[in-house]
Amino acid sequence: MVMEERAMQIDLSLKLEGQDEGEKDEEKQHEISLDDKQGKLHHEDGIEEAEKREEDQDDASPENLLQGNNLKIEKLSVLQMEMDRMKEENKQLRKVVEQTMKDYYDLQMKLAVIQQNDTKQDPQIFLSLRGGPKTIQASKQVPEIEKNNNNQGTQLTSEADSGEEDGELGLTLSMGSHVQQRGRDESTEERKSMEPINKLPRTTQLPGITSYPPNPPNRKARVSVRARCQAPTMNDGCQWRKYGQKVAKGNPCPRAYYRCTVAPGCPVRKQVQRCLEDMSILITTYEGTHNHPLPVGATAMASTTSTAATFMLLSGVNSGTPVVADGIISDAQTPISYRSPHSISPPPHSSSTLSNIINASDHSKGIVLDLTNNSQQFSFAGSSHSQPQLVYPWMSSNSGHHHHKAGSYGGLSISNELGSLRGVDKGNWKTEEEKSSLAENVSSIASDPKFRVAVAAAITSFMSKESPMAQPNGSSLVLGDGEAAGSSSGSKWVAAEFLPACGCPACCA
DNA sequence: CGCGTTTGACCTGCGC
DNA sequence: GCGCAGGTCAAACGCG
Ligand SMILES: [Zn+2]
Repeated sequence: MVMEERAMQIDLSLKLEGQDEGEKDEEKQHEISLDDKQGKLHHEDGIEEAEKREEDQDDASPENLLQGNNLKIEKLSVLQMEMDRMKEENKQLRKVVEQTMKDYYDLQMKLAVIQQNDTKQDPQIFLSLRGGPKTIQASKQVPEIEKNNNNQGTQLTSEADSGEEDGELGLTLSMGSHVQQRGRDESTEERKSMEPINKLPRTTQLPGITSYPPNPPNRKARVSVRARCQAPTMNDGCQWRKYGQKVAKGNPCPRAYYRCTVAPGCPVRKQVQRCLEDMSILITTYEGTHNHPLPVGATAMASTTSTAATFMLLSGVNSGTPVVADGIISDAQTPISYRSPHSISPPPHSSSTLSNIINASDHSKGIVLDLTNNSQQFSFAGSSHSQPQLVYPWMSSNSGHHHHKAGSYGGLSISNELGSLRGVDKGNWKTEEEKSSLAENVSSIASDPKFRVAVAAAITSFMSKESPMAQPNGSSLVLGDGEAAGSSSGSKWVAAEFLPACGCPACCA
């Protein structure tokens, strides 16, 4: 079954990619032809006007007619040349824009890494990597940890997988290979041997991300994806191996634990659990970043999650953006909403109860990347008009015979998804004060340059990688800052919701 | 037979 | 220190 799924995934991905390329080309041609027509139209208009003027001014003497014709021809040729020139320019500009966006994205990733290193006091570890073992932290570090730390620093960039970070991450590649060379058993042995040293037992088990800095707060970026999907797991383009299952207290739905098996040493894990309130919603939480090239179909999810993580890191622990409205702080530590964001009625549990149910031990804060058009949204300035069409191939679950309907697509808008993150439904914003405070928070977030950067990156990645043809009906991007003000510890979480549809025929028929 | 899943046991962190 | 809950391991099992 799993094998089938994988085959389907790859197949689908390829198809999507192919469609994508074809689509792009078509689009370009279409645009160009449109330009042509418009240009010609304008051109002709101009000629007609000129003719009229000439007719008005000059009463048909042969000489004047000849001169007029010559003039027309000259004008025509000039205009045509200009048109051609403009076309060329247009093409070049297009290329430049594309390249710029790519570079921008890469830079953003690098920046995230840098900031991550800055905020988590990694510089000391980082220095120890190059300078030697005699830094403050180094006394407690074993080489593996340092390596892993370095690797951790590259986590977010690896999904940009351009390989251009060599300069910055000089050791990354070697570390990556080192990680990949290590087998599971070996890493397990390492883990065991390191346990007494570092009190961080999982340190070496996950070579990429689990070497935590000496300070307790582990800031592994986690990205939660919510999708309405009947299938047991979402098709995100990666290969996963289930390594555990647990029934979380309070939630009858078991939580499944998966590990990425695309590459032997890949540190990425994911947890899959049904939403408590709405069993049709699948909550997938990704942790870590792949240390290997991603399958074609997995790049969209990877870029999404990494972008979300980037924004999360960009907003940083220090920002402490006071986006938390009264009454929802208690849920701020809940990384994911296990309740349906659609339910209007108040939650059956109190916030604290819910937190306990969900993840009592997690002291995380998070930003919500909510891709749903069902939620109450606060449109990003300018985004309400243009509605980029998004598609999420990972939504096309494990069945290969999905057919995306062209239809009403959700607009790309950004909204504060605090409620979703904290288990507070939009419908719970009962008072005007709450609403206005939320609106203020949202506007403050939306005006945040970092936020815009992240959104731009997300949009870019979507627009550039996904086919507008294979479009689930209704999706939107929602970004919100779920970080609680004041707290500076714990891992960070990002949650993305893809509620409208997962694309599979089982649930999206 | 190999690979993936299942499932009970074990480990760890956290709150009291 | 103890209990609880989350997370992981690994032997057993199932399937192709
Ligand atoms: Zn991976």
